[in-house]
Amino acid sequence: VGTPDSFSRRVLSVVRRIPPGRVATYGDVARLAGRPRAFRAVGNIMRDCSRPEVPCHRVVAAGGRIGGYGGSEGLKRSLLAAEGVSVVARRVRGFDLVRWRPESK
DNA sequence: TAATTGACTTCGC
DNA sequence: GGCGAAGCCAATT
Repeated sequence: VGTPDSFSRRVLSVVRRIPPGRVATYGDVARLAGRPRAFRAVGNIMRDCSRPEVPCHRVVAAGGRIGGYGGSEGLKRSLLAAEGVSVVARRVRGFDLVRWRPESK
């Protein structure tokens, strides 16, 4: 992370806390990071995602849509599928069930 | 410092 | 279901 800003670090921190088999939306991550309306900036930070310890692939768009992944959505789908998250037609199946919640740990 | 850029979201057609 | 426009935020140029 070339720019150790508070926000970016918080975002990465949140994403890192997402357990396997669960996913979070950009909005959720932004909210947990303290900026509920910064989902766009979150995406910006994720794009940089040069950290193996940060499961950026577990961050999906609202409504259970896959979103993007450095141009390879297919890879993201594979990674999610490998963790037990079924993706159909660019959408997460049982999105409400796999969506990560801080309290659900 | 100002302008531009997105892995976004939501609403309308 | 797909396409477009407006709104919001941080990072980058």
